[in-house]
Amino acid sequence: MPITLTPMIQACVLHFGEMGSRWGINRTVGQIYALMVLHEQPLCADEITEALGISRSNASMGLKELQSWELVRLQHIPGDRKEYYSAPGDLWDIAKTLIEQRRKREIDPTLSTLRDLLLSEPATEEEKYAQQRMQEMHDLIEMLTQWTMEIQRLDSAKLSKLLKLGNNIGKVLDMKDKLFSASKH
Amino acid sequence: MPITLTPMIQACVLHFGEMGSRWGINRTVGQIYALMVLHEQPLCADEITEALGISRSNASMGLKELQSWELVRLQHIPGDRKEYYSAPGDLWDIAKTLIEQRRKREIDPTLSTLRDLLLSEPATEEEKYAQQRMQEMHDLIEMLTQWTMEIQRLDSAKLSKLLKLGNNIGKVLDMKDKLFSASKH
DNA sequence: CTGTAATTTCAGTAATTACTGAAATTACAG
DNA sequence: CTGTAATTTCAGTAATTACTGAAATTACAG
Repeated sequence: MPITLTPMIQACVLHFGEMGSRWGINRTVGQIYALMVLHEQPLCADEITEALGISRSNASMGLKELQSWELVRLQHIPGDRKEYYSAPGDLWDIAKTLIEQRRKREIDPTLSTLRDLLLSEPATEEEKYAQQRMQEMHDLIEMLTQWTMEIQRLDSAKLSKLLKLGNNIGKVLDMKDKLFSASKH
Repeated sequence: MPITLTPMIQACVLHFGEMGSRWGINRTVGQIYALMVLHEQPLCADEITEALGISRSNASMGLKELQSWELVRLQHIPGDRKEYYSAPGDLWDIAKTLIEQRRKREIDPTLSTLRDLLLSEPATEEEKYAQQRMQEMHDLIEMLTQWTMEIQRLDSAKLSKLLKLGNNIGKVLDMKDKLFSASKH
């Protein structure tokens, strides 16, 4: 039974395809993943091929890519030799994986490059200035990274509490500020 | 006087070029911006052309792109008809602009697409499930967006306080949790 | 207003990335 | 172990994106 792509689902799949191509991910991979997230049952390569109108080999490559991002779960159905893939049921898990993988691929190499460059002695005034800015970049990126890592530690339940809290994070930070300086004295 | 590209600065410029191409931004634009951030004085198109070994027209296009991201400041030097560009002196300003622009280009269209799709009535069980997931996506993305918007409101000074606070954000959130539930009763 | 330096546009081309179909490999039912 | 279904690899090609150089436009000093 071929999977149905209703106009609504198709629109969503196409949108994430477009968006995917604005990120590092290509259109097809974006489409495959959207399809998978929106579909309750695991999908096999042939179903994807058919639903998206792409070649079998392209589907295979897309699935490999998604595996390298650790965004899909591979599973087998007894009596069927096909491989079935599904996205995690918890969207927050997906988001956490995305954040982590992007950090590994984009942030970590940058931090390590910056650290390396900061080790060399500046020869000129120009280099001195450049190194200052590299130091600032490094510190800022590292701080933001720490921040997201903290947030990633939260589980779905805690997260939805914060969701309900809404946009009062500013107040919370202010509160913390007072508390923190108070506890210091 | 042609601007000097020492090995250290060059290495950094090339690195951000590579990284840029993993994001939506292309290599040249990444290189131009790295060069600009590391350089204290404003740069004109010819200096960029020479320093990066690219064509004059490519430099022009790159600068246009950076202007559309609102990442550069255009200024004129009296008695010189060239246009000079510089990056903001405060890195946090740069980061905030990047975050905001990416939100506009990547997040906002997705949220609005999801909202549209959530308006239609699900015809089948399949669509019902798909819509549930779209709703989850929408809520999660919106929450994370709110969060970053709050953080963006902080100025450099407050930010560096948090930087010193280090990786204790988890504790702060716990603290908030207690306080918040306490103030409710 | 004029002349020219600076910038931008754009058609053509280079470089890169995505995709296909055929062939090779893998892996499982029997 | 065998046969075959499923998957992957990969060379060739299509599609996209980046870049250049020439021509057009802009904008300013005088």
